Amino acid sequence: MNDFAELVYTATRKIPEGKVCTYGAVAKEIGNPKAARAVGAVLKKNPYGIESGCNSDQMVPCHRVVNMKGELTGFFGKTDEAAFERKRNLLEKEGVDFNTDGKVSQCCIHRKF
DNA sequence: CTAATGACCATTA
DNA sequence: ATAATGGCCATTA
Repeated sequence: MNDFAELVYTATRKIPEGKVCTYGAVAKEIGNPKAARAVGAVLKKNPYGIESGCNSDQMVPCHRVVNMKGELTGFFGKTDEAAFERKRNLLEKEGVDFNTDGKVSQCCIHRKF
């Protein structure tokens, strides 16, 4: 575990339920506005996934992080349809609004912390 | 150590 | 409006 990853996890944990956030916003929050890509790399390897225990303090809601288009890009290192579906279900359950094209409604994207 | 990769983003065509 | 290009950063090979 390095400092950068720790920052990413900390920032991601701040995302409120029923909202989502972009990789870029997280990057900006941790002080590296250009590191959106690196943020994705960290979350991809996220050891504190929601499937590892939703009640844990160190849990990181990486499913609440999407790209700027509102797409779900990936879930637990998987980019297949099944993963997207699972992720989408989770978000809907938390109250996130989805468009007909399967993307997150822009209104639900939390850009500021 | 260097080179390639990716759950991104902003800028052009 | 969509499609392609370049840059960015940390991780991984």
